[in-house]
Amino acid sequence: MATTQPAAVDRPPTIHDIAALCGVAASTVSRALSTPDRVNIRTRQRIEAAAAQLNYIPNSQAKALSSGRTGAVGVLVPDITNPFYFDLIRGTQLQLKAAGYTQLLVDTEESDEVEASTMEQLRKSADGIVVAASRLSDDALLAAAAKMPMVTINRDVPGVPAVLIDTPSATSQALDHLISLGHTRIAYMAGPPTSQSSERRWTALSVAAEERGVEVRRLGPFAPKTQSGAAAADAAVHSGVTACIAFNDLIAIGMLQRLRERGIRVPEDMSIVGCDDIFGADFCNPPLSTMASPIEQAGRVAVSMLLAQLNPLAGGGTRSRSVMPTHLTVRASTGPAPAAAVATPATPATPGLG
Amino acid sequence: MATTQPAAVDRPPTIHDIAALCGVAASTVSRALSTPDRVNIRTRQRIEAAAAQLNYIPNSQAKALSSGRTGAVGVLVPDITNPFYFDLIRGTQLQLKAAGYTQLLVDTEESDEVEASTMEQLRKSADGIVVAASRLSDDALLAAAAKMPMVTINRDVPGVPAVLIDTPSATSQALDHLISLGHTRIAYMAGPPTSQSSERRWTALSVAAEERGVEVRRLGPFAPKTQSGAAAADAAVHSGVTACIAFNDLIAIGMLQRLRERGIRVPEDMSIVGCDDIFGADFCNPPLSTMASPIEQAGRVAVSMLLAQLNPLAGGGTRSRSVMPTHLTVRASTGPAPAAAVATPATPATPGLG
DNA sequence: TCATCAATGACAACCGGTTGCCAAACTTTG
DNA sequence: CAAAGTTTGGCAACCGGTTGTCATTGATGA
Repeated sequence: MATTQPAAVDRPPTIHDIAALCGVAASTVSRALSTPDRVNIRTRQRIEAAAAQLNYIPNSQAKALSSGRTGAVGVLVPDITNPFYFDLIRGTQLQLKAAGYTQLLVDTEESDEVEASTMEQLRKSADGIVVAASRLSDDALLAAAAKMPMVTINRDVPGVPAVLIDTPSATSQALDHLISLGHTRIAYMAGPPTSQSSERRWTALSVAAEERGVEVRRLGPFAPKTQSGAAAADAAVHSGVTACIAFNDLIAIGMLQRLRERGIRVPEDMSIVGCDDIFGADFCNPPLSTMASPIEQAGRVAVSMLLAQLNPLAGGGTRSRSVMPTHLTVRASTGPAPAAAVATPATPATPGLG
Repeated sequence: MATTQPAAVDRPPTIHDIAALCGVAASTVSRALSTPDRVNIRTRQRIEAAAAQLNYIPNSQAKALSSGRTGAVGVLVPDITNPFYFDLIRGTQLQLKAAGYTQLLVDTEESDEVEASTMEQLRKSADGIVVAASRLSDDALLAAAAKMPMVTINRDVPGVPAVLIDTPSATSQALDHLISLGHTRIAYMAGPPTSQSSERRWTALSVAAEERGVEVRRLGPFAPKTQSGAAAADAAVHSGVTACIAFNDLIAIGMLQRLRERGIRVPEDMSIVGCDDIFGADFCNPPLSTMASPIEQAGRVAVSMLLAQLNPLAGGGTRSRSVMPTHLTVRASTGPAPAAAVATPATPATPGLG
């Protein structure tokens, strides 16, 4: 009675339990479950039945250790609480789950060091990673990509597969929109210095502005948080522009709040365009005109590209670059440029009363 | 020359590499790194130096397989895109990282089946789980908690450690607030039928309403999405109430939008109270009065309780229940009850004119 | 009917650590 | 100086699978 039980009462069943139950070797069970063709169909059926009966679930740790593949993919985002990443995360999660992978989500806290150390750790526990809005240098990113399969989102480094969100072209659309409303002095409220997408957007914007003969000045940098919006709003007002294109909706919404506090009307006195169309952009006050893009789809595409890289079985050259379309969604935060505004709003008191 | 290299060029170093470099057995290396006292200090230092030199990083998979502990904790939320969970997730992430654990975040898609199967899978790959707003039955939850360490958030099941957010008492505060503004006919816009916190809130609300002699009716259920707010708003208007307490801010914000569309002013014609104080509650139009609670702290506390359960080393009885305080934040979506409203809006005709 | 070959399934090594057990070496005590 | 006690570190089994190798089996062809 004191001998070992064939199957311990509470311990999850292993292939050895199945093997014992069927009277075959454990390796046969392994093959029956992972390489069905290598095993007699009758044996296989017996094994499958036993597995079902025992409610067998393979141990992913053990599988990872022996096969080298973990069945997990790391997803790195700079800030989980930034609504922009919600849909992205949901997109990656959906696509990964559909492919039977587990998502390891990590908030890198907008820090390149955290990002780098996370990558190093993930190198063992994930088959690949999706990196959104990396804060790493091009070189560091390239080096990391050499060590493990990687797809970046919104970060263009030659040699590293990427999903790019075409905000530069949307930025031109936004500029045209503002020009058509009569604005001629416009500001770009820049994002963090380490954000490549902020740079790309600014480049596109200044080129487009030159082509169209309007003045666009760059203000900032501003942290991508609503709190930074106050400083951004003050800077915009002080610079005398009548319209702003913000790095993202967080900054834009923060500006909306600050302008309201200061009694500056949007869009009558100042027009604001955001970017990303995050949760909240449609119900803030006034609802925000913004550049929208299919973020969830971007997440899904990034995962697809990564998985294609991991399992090169199916034909079709692995795409290494994918650009997501973007469009301008006009709501109520943009309107005609103030008529007399050119000579008054920001600096009038001082010279006017002198 | 063809013999095996002491350390293969590109493969991450293992304890065997360290052992070879120091001329000791692999087990000694293992002990030196995990049980330093079991090893001579000089040997240990040599090993530590070699480990540093090789840039050794332990393989968490292998460690998990042999020790049984994975160093990971699963965090299950019903909907990643619900802003309520952002701060919660950030709280768990911070606390877990501080303790050297990895967070496995899973979106259970508001489905009890996904939740159950996720738990089963996590049983192998995580040391414990934090379950927010579980959709499972009490029995299922209790059974799951017997199989692996678990802490729930916002779910009170005897025998399962939990962090509870004291929204019932905040609900009473909200009720008092509305009463003090002159409201006497109030609606509770209920959440999903499977949400226990919705039930708890309703119970507290109806008891408080009875004590205070006001009428509170229950409407719904409504899915916790802004889209449901439209139906909720219509139901509220039709029922003739002058104030609503919504299950959460998502529904409340949706109501705000719908009421605006229908030309019903908030708070002049209708007062709205939300719950959770999510991202957006402060900048929607009008800014939402809502019940706020320290969500991030709730996440941290949940993780602390779970870790205490996993490592019962340090003294101090493990708390099995923790209640987070909640308070009402009054913004602009609540105001005095409409003066004549008592006799007019929805059902006045029938009794009033009879 | 015998040789050839493909299909099948068992054995054992291996992934990278952890840990129980034991022997050698060293320290302390009588 | 010997006996007893304490460190210290090595051996080997083990966690739960995967996979290379090989013997056995049955079917096919000559």
